[in-house]
Amino acid sequence: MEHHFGQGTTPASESFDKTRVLNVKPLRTLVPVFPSPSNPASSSTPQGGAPFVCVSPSGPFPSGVAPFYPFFISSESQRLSEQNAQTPSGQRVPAAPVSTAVPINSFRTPTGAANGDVGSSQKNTRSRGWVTEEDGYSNVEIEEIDADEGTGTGRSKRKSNKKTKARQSGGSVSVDVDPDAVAADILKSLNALVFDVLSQPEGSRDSVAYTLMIYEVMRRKLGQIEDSNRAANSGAKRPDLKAGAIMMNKGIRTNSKKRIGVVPGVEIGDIFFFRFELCLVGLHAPSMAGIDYIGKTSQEEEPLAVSIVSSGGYEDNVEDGDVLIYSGQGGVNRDKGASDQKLERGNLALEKSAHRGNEVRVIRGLRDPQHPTGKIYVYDGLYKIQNSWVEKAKSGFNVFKYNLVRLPGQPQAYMIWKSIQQWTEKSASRAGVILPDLTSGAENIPVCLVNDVDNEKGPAYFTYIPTLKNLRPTAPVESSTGCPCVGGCQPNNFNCPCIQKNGGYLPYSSASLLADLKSVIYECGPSCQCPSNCRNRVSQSGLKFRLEVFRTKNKGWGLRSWDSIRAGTFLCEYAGEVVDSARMEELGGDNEDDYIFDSTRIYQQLEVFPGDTEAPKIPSPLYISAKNEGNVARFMNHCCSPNVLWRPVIRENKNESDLHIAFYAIRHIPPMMELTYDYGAVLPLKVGQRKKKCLCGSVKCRGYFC
DNA sequence: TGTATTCAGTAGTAT
DNA sequence: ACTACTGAATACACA
Repeated sequence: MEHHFGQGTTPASESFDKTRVLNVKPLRTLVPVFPSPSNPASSSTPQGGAPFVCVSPSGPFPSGVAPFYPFFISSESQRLSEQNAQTPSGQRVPAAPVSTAVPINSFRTPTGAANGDVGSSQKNTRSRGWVTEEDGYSNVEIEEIDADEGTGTGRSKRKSNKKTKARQSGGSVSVDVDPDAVAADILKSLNALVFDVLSQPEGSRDSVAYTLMIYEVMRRKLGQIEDSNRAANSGAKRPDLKAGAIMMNKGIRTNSKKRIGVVPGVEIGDIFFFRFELCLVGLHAPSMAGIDYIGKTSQEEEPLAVSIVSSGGYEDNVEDGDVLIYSGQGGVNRDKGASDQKLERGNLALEKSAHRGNEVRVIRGLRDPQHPTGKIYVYDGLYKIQNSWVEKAKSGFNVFKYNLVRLPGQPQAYMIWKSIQQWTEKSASRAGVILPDLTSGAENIPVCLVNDVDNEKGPAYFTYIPTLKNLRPTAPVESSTGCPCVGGCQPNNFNCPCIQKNGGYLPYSSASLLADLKSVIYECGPSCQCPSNCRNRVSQSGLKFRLEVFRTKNKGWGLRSWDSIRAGTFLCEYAGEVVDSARMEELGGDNEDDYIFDSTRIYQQLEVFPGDTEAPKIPSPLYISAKNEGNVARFMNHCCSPNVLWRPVIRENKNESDLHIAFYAIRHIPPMMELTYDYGAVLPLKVGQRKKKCLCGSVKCRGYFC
């Protein structure tokens, strides 16, 4: 594997001159994808007519212009959905996905055909628009999944269960927007994605990833809708639970059969932000309880523990990275107060597992300084219960204790967190640090330069700048003078022009996550009245994560983060020097610049998201050179299965638009995992342009990039 | 089929 | 930081 790596990227050199060390060339050329195959490139302006038709994300779509298959339903179609007065039926059905590069799994046509699907919203209004059994796809796929599991009983059980659940939710009431109808709509808009999940082999890495993506999408969208409803509908809402319940009811999950040991498709070190995520991928079934176990299936058999979550609710001992002293469950009751724990349920299962010696999955829940609200769950692999005992807790009551020891030979997971914590507290120093702050203070947090792989002393010289230089304001898509939201843009303020431009919703959630994947993100800008901490200025406040530029094994320098990064989070923008097309030509020639961001090239829709999402769409060409000046983004390597993507961000500026390129996390990214995005593939190649051998190592590697 | 049980997560209030 | 409070899956008891 490794023997042929590095050929194209590293002209072997042992220069140690710090100012001009080695030109590593992380090979950069970005290419946006355009949905329409008939307009591969676009040189015309938005008003020009052909390639760029200005379409509001919410439609209506001019004839001949395919909608982008929005990641979410638009606000407009949402409101109309009750009357089923949405865009022509063919457009809502993802039968002809934008991307011609259909993901590995073949797209499955709904059994009920397209019409059944579209009509279901009307048919099911009594049941709150729920897409139930009649919606075409659920029957076949779910049966197949059940059949795969080989549990006949499980199937019939689940089916009857599903029906009652659907009916139950049919009785629920809501004030403004019906969340169930919304959920049904979201699911419909995600049809392709749902098919993808359901057609994946149970437990494949993809089925896990897609399941989490759908969950994330559902959760954020439900939260977004909840957000704008808040005025009418007070009280704490739980989009995490809501989204989870919908997925469970629809059977959009993987590894639904409990198992001891490895869960296929879930890797050690994977991180999760909600308990439901653990549930949906089959890692840990209970939505709250900390011990998951297989109950006794017959009189003789004994319950066995399969997984535990250690998240600080009890007095667990987590000092050692490889040993966990876990407390049993029970003994706390809101009404009755504390009591002795009993040897039953999870405690009994752990006890039996200790004797049986079976592997128990351990999920470590921890507080991350980066995400003060909520916890992060780290899958830390398999442990075995060495011994157990009963002891008196602080409360004075008996508590069961289980001593779990991590099986050797597993990749680090929780230990990485511990290490980072130690580097942070300075009780241990980071090995291989070349520069504590590569940015020389240009960013608000330092970005260190590290090499613990070889002797290279740093990348080729460049000047660090945190944002774009020579920014050329471009013509606005719609004329506007910015928003008047003095106190910051509020999610339920439908009069805010910046919110309107985004299709009626703030593009970011309250946690500053990208709410949905639009082709363009409209942020507030210099001409807006809102303050700098406005929720619609996410990409403008600099780095939020402790990033480091590090030496990769075979791809030169790369970028990674000490902090875990949640899917949808803004990472950084692509900084550099904005250059014009003439200069671009020069740079594309002999003076090849591998740090170019070129918005005008064709970006082949790659397997970033399995479903159809809006491809990035840039209103006017943008070329950025980061060779001489740039920021951390210039170090991000290419990967064919990336964890980061980019979107154009337009910042409102006096009837002009400041166009930036912003990067967002596609999925949850554990600390110290390399950050990569898809450079895209240029088809056809320009004259003189070379394909570059791809070293990403992904199983889906295309073999080259451009 | 019903229900007790459970190491969530959020918002609101107090410190 | 603490508190209240709603929340949903599951095992298991029960009919």
